[in-house]
Amino acid sequence: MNSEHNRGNGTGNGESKHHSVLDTLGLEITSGVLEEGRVLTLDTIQERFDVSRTVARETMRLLESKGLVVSRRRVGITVRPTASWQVYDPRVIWWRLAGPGRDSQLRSLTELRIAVEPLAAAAAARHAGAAERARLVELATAMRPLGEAGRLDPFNDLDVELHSLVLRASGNEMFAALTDVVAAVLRGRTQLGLMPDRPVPEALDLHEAVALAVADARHQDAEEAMRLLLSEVRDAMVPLGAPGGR
Amino acid sequence: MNSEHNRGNGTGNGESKHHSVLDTLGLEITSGVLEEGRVLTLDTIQERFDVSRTVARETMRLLESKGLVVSRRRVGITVRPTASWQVYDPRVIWWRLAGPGRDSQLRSLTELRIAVEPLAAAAAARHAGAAERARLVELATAMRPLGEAGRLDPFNDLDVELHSLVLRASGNEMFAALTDVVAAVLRGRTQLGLMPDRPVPEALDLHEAVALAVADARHQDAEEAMRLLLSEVRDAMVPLGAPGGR
DNA sequence: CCGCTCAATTGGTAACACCTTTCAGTGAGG
DNA sequence: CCTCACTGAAAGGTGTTACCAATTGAGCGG
Repeated sequence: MNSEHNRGNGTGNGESKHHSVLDTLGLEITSGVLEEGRVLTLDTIQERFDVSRTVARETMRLLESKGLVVSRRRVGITVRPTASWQVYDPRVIWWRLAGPGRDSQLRSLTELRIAVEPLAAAAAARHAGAAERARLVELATAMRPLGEAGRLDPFNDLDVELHSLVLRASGNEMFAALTDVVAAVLRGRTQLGLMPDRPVPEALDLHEAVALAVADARHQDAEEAMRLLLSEVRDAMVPLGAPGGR
Repeated sequence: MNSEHNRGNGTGNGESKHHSVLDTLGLEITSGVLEEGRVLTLDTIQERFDVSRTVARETMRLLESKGLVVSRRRVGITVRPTASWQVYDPRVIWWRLAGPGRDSQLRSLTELRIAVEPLAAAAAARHAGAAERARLVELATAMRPLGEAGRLDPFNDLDVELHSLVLRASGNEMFAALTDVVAAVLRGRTQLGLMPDRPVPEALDLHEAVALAVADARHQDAEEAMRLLLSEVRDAMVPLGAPGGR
């Protein structure tokens, strides 16, 4: 439970010192163990992780650039409130998904997906290359038997690839930059058991509909199919008490 | 050699050394002056900016965490391709908006707005507090006379506040985190002369419609009005390559 | 063609001077 | 006795230098 730092021991040499202390601190802050207003100092970081001042400082700088802390003279390194975190930073997302706030994080990211992916599908229908269109159809058709057989893991892999491909093929870098996020959401959802035992048939149909619409450059259809697919996704998530009801 | 620190420079004392070198390097990379594959070393950075190794290193770490460079032993600090940049990092966005790619950046961000803001409006219609609803209506009604008079700057200020408020009131932190981006887009658009001399009447109507729908908790209407408003925005953008300069 | 050595460059440590900011203590005045 | 302003010292980040270790690409020699 206590984090012993594997210093110099054979296996885990690779990751630079920064990485381990950054991850530890990042996790502790995002998970609330180090709550807002808590003050650290470089000295305590040095001592706690047994690293040099340089490493402590560079780590602090990284945390600061992610909005997790602020460093001020004479006072130290203060943990900042949630509102100032850089929530699009991949590492921040990762930390939050790994911590206790995972569920709510998954929900806000899903809402983001609902916003972005339909437009990305429409854009992909306009801009995708021939190979990408073909691959999409291939993926969607391959998903059906896996889904019907309830083989969730390989199904999930294809699902991730399909959604990532749509985002990348959209031609908008802001959309494309969300591939990792979407992948994390999709993976996290199954790992967390938020998925039904096997995908509902509509989901299979809709994946196919999206792929075909993109392949045929029917951008309006692609957008609508993706929208339906995602509202399906939202409804399938375990409720948090929201009536929903579109 | 002898370090006469130019520390006493009158005006710009505040910003730490990092800031200036980080901004310079960040701008040069995002603008393409330092193209992909270009290799820097800590020594050259030290020399060029007359800073210590510590500052050079910490700056490099920041650039690395933004995906702009990668640092490897024996080889140096290599500029990474556009695809690996953290395009949601506020500073990266800022650099790109300040550089020659401003126009295309503005376009991809606008597409992101089109995706996100309608959903944010719908969410705001559900979750906003009473004060927020009132403020929205207030803003929208105040915008009309300014718009009709062609007073673009104050109009723009209210516009920024309205859109920011919607995003914040949505209750989704991923949406809320885009306020700065949206503000930058709105401001950049007028500064760049991409706006018509005075807002079209439909825009004024739609702002009001959004505000009223949110205030009345009509989430479907709010979403639709925001969608119309943004498609208006997209259509109003001067097509690629148009001369700016108002 | 392969392996060896060398040198370049980052990774990491240590010690230091300096500057800013805070806070406690002190004294005067009400 | 209480309050407020000043003052001075300490705390802690900022920035610098020097140094060694680890890594690895490149050239050289067999």
